[in-house]
Amino acid sequence: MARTVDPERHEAQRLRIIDAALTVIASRGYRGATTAAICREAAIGSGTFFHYFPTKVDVLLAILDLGTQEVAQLREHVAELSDPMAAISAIIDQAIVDAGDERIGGFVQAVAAVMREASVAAALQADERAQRELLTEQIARARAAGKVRTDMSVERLTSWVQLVLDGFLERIATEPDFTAEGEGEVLRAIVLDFLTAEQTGR
Amino acid sequence: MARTVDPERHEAQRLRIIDAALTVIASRGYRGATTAAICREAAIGSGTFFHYFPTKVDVLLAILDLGTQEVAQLREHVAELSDPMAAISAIIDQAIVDAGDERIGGFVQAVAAVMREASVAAALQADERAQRELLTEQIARARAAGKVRTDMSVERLTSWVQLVLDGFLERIATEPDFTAEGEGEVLRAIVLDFLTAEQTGR
Amino acid sequence: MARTVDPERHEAQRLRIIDAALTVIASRGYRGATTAAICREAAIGSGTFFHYFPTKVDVLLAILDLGTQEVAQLREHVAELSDPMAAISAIIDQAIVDAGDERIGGFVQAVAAVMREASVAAALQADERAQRELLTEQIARARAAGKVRTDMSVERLTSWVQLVLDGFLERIATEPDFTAEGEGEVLRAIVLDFLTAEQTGR
Amino acid sequence: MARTVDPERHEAQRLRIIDAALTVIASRGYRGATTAAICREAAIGSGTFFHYFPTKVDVLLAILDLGTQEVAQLREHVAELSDPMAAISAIIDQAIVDAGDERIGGFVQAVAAVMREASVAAALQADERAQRELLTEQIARARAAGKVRTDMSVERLTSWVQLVLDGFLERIATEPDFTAEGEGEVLRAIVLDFLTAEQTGR
DNA sequence: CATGAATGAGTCTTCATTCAT
DNA sequence: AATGAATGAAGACTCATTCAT
Repeated sequence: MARTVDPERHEAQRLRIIDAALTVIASRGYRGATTAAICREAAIGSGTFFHYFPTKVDVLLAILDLGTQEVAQLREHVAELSDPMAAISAIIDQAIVDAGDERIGGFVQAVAAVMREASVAAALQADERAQRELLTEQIARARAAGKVRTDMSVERLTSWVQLVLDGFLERIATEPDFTAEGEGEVLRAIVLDFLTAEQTGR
Repeated sequence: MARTVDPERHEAQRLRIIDAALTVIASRGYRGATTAAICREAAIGSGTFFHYFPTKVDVLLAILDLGTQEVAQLREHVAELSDPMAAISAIIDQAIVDAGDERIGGFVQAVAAVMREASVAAALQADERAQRELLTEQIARARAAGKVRTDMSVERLTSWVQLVLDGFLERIATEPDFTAEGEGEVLRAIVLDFLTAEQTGR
Repeated sequence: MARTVDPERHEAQRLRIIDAALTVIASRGYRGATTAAICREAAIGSGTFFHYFPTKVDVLLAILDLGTQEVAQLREHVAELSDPMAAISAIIDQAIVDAGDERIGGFVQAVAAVMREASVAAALQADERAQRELLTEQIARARAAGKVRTDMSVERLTSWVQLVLDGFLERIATEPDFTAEGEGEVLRAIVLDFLTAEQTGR
Repeated sequence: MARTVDPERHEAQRLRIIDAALTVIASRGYRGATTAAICREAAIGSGTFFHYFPTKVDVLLAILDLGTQEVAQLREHVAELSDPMAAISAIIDQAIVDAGDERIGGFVQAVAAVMREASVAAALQADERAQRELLTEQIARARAAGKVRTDMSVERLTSWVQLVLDGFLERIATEPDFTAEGEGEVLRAIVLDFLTAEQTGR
């Protein structure tokens, strides 16, 4: 009969719903993930869902926010490494691990479809920015250490690394034979080769 | 039994609707592209739309089909080039041109959201397969000519080139400062460097 | 190049459309019989259809009118028979023949669904009235000849005969094993027994 | 995990919707009975309708099912009567009562129009079969007791009785002066006369 | 006369969201 | 807190009918 609001219980329930939403969105897309389906997956009533999230997009935002937080953690972790190339390598490792999670690929594609909603776009930009900062920081550090090419700005280098990392995630989701484990090392090689290339012709 | 029908007119109208649909889908996503919006863009009544396409997905399929056809044309064109590396370069050129069309990026993301529909998935696979064949063919030819690395199968090489090309398309759509014109040459360099790399560590 | 309107050709075309409509309506119901389906069956364009009939209901009305005319013909034919009981028997014969036509059952049911439309209701009443007059006339004649029971009014007797004839048509359409040929004689017996019954108890 | 649901309330609401649907379908036909009209009659929102019935046909099926259940009840009731002829008479009584409900006639005609839909056809057959079993059972019993003619199979006798009962229902709906109360006794007489007739000529 | 492209009002149905219990 | 019944705006699609050729 304890009427005390239990913040832990509340947070746990919130996470369960987020998890259910991630699963459903990943497998059926954002639009296909009806609130009813999410509630079924989370084994709750529809009313409960709206107790925790004022709106359907809000779960999506919560998921994205979680992602941004994870990047922030990675950033802190990586900042402690003395070798910037090792840091970059660690970032690539994380990308490989992420790509290995089946839900992530589906989720990324699903989110792309909702990008138009202002709030989602903002959250995605936050995510993107977090990623960029993580990368830019280390690439800049590596360049300062003379380990990275100088014919392109750090910004452009970052964009190209992101391009490859995102493409990797997408291809994993697209092509069954293309697996995170099998291709991870090639990914590392390409990114590092690119960053350390002597000179781009033309 | 009068022959009132003008097949040309019919085809022209069909293309106009396809074009309107491409515009709307690219900017608002597949779900956001209501048939009403497409009709408004094409300046036709809703009935007319369904006169040309039995279903909303069918326009999407028509667009994808057009894309597949274009790839087929490129394939024929490229087959005539004697230098396989020039062929690959031509394919990259086309990717850069495609990325320059503002609608394409948005469209690609929009389609991803509907991938679950069987018919769309099939059309996408057709597209993907056409792309692969185009690339595989030329990469194999280039390798036979001793111009491409031999430490990975032609299949894997193709996957990686696709990865980069797709990532390029996506990044153009994502990052305003990242333009097809400005980054096209880097794209070419990365792809060619990758294909001609001496050896991958591992 | 004869620009003379050919009334025969016109009427022939009209009848072809009516026939197609009867076929389609009988097998798919009035609502299921889209003008498009009727046009396909008649092998004409939709524009042609509306050349001959201002409205979809009008074909239905034309069909019903044809039916009413047929009843009128039967009426004339039967008026020439000297024996009223033979006349009634001839009417029953016609009912059996009608029931044998597969389209008629389906059509009758289809029409029932549209009864609410004022114009259709009117046409149906015309049909019903024609039927009634045909029957009433002969039953009255037979009663005058002392061959029919006198404990019910001619009107009521007619209603009951219609009830059985309509029920017959419907059951033929409903129950596959219940055929016009197999049950025709029972029909005749029931109707004649009913008309000639000595006395109804109560 | 609170148990907010009140199954009784749910069932009551369901029945209210069914009742509204019966009213509207009977007076406007199945097609004319738009879901909007049914909702207006039931004083509910369109969403509520689809909360209780996944599809428009499903209300129709529910109504038919209710009818089948009523027949089953009648069957049990009638099985307790020791005199088979009294049982048959009770069945006729029920037919007269049914015909007295103004909506039933309209409803029967309305349903005929949708017979093509597989699910509806199945439900109608279930209804028809229930009716037949009810009748066949009692007619067989009466014949075993030597009270019914033997020149036709029980099956055929049943078909004919159904024919007359259905025709009765239909005529009541068609002819304003032909009322269930006024003609009920004639119905009983005709059916019983038919069943007990000495011999059919043929 | 014949055609079929064009039209848009009208249907069914979905789904995020509210609210009384 | 939790529930699920109720809601209605919005969307895809159908089809009778018009009209320029």
